Amino acid sequence: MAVLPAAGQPSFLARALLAWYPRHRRDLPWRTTRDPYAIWLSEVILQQTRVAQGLPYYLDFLASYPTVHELAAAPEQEVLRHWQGLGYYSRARNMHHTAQQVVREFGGEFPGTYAGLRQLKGVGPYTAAAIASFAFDEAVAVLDGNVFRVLARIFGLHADIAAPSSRKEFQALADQHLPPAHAAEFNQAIMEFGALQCTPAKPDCLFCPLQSECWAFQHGQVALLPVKSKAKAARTRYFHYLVLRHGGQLYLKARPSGDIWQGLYDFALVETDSPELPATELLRHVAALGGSPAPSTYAAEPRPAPALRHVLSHQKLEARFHAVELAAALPAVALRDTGLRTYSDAEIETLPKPVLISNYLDKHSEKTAGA
DNA sequence: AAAACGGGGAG
DNA sequence: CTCCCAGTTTT
Repeated sequence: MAVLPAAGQPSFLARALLAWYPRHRRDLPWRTTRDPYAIWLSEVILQQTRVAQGLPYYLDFLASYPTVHELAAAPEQEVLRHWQGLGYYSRARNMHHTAQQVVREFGGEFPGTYAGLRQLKGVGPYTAAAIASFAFDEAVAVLDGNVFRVLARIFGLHADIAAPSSRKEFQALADQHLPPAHAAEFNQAIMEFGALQCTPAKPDCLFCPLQSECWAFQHGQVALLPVKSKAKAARTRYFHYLVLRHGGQLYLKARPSGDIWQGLYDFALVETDSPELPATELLRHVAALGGSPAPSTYAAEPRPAPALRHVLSHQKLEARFHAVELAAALPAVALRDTGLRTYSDAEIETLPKPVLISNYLDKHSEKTAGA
């Protein structure tokens, strides 16, 4: 069974993974560079994001912002627009902030150590370890979902990987087995092993090189590990969007801080505790903005808008879009209070928007173009 | 320690 | 439907 590595000798785990990795590794663009900027970019994109989803964003970002200098010089709104659809938008805002800090305080050079990297906004324990090992060969073990799973199964650890307190135990084990002279390879190998071989569901134990060393396999508990407590159920929220239009333009606003989609653009929003928003209520909200619906709106209103469901990990959104043509532009006071402003179709295209809004706009313009 | 923070893909 | 994902920040 598992034995502690003798001093100076690679552990059974390191030897197995370093032998497995060259024969199974995927060819991914961030694996052919030592540029800390590119590695940082890839690691932030891949936080809580699958390779298949993040890959096109990585290529687009590197093409748009080849170095930290271009990223630092870009407007935040443009950076968010490139991030659109990836989710967890604070990642993009933090990245932009950090790019400016790296340029301003460090002359465009990333800190070359785990401790230095850890000071950067958006760079936590995982990302700092990844950059430090991949770009600078520092001997620090990464700990991500894959590593948790592999270690839990190999060593039969039953600590809840969702509990922050169990981190120490896993980190100590990972550090123990990290061969100092091959830190980058080991880190890549153990994560790739988790992604391809020791997968969450239906791991390929039959052809696993660690079969005889794996506690979970030997004890028939592969499917039971790792232990992970369940997240609490997502709450449901009811969004009623007032899609106000005047003079061929739509009113949009930036999302405030303290809620989802900070810095992205959507329409005037009425949130309710129940799915329905009666027409009289809807008109009351339009009036509160100083808006008066054009006569044609009244004829269209009796038909309630169908709900669009948008499911996030922590919220279930049920959104209805109420199109309202205004007889006149909104008064300045309403614009000041709400941040609403008219945007042309071309401008809207350049704004960062939640997928929910983007999908609605796509469908809406299709209908217009098709008609 | 717990909650907040997106979105997509697999089974 | 359910579960998972190359996590970090805030409360």
